[in-house]
Amino acid sequence: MATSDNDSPPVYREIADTLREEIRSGRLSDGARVPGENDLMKQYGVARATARQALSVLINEGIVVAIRGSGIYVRAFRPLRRHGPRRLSRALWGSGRAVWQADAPDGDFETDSIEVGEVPAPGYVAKALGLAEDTLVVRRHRRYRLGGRPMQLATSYLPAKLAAGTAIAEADTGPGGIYARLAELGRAPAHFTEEIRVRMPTPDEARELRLSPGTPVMDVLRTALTAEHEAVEFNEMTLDGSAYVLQYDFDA
Amino acid sequence: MATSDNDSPPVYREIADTLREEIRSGRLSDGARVPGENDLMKQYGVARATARQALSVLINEGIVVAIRGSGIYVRAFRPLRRHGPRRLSRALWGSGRAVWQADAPDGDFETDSIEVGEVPAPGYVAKALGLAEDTLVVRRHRRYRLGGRPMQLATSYLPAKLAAGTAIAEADTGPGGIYARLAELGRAPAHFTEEIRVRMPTPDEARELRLSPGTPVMDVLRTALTAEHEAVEFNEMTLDGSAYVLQYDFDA
DNA sequence: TAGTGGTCTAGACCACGGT
DNA sequence: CCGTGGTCTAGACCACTAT
Repeated sequence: MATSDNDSPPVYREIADTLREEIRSGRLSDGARVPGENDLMKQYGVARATARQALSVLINEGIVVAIRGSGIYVRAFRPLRRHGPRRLSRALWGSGRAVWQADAPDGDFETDSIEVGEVPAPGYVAKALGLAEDTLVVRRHRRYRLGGRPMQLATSYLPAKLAAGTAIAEADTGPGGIYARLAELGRAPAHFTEEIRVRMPTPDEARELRLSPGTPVMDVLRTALTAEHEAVEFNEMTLDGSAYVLQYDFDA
Repeated sequence: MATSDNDSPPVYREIADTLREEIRSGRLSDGARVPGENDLMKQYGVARATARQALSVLINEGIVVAIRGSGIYVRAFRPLRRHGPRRLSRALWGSGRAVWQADAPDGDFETDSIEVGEVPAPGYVAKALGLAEDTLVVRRHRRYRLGGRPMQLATSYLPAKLAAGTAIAEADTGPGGIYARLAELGRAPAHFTEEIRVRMPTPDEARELRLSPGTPVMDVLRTALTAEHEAVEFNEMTLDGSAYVLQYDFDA
């Protein structure tokens, strides 16, 4: 049989569906071993490629992970809650705590691979900051980890006119982070707007965030405005979609 | 050669990387035709399965779509902006417009496959509404389309004690939708909390939303509270990730 | 060393789309 | 009709993990 019966789903889909149901129902729980290629070949009497195709469906859905030389395992989802408004409350960074520390349940968030420099603003950055294209901006790129696990990449841009020569342009921005520094400059952020998109990661992002196949990322684009509605920061974040739940509270 | 040279990426990855760069750079633009299986076999001298594997990488990244009998094409991303706070302002549903109509640029949003009924509250719903598990709730499930294209699935739950026997339990809830009805019952929503997760869709969702492979979805879980902080609605939405950008504005 | 997943070849038949 | 992508078989060699 080169193909399956008329109008019935392809074999690899039926195998994938069966396995998915095993997982969804909890008969195969988090971390449990899933039947591998050889098992499926025997159980269903299919060729190697067909068994692989079935497994690749589940891998691309992000519900199982393949570990080379070992087997296929059910994947868990234990996200971190990132509370939009609360984490950016003035009280927080006013108290010397950096914004991103609010997300950590036990404060073991770390940053690494920090790059700081001045660059001409790309078009969308200039637009967000209300500047002419190619105006100089301070660019801060870093990666955040929690317990060694990479969680997000972030790049923020601030007008060089404002930030150049200040601690904002240093690797270590001091207590309270860049928002505390902006406040000292008389430009305390008062309003924020965050924009969220989902997509599959680029291979570079997948490597930097150590994403397993089938994991989407969230892009969070935040613009910080002063009380006078002057844009003082644009922050472009890429979050591991399997690691975060975002929360926003607001009134009618 | 059964495999590629030592430590170099597999052939299918190199082909995928090349094509991805063609797309990223704009040499292949939105909607353009991408070299197909037969093209890749000739150009790179590889077997069918290898060419397919290269293309499947891009398909799973959501950057190309395969059209049977026709070819492979670069995919476009033109999302709708869904503005969290603004769309739920009291002025809106107070004026007889339903909440979801706020998202449509030209008002041609439609709902279909509406199901309304009373069910025992599942655990997470009961928790969100502050009810005991299995307390009766009114359940409203529907699908939203824009210009014929399915955009999101939504299921809302309201305490049956509140909503049973009212227009809320009807397919057509009347002008202003369920929020206007809640206001008439003296339970106008005053606070909202939205929670956002991202993941790959289930096959059912992919079918209902007509998602092409490689498209993630966003889950938006919203709880509506009265001024007295009584939970009056829990709404579980699943959005086509390629169709939406979410926006939230808030103050420091 | 035995077993696992990862890559690849060389074929085959099918369903669908546009000419 | 021919070319496209979709499914499937039957092999092969490799790299890695666990024992």
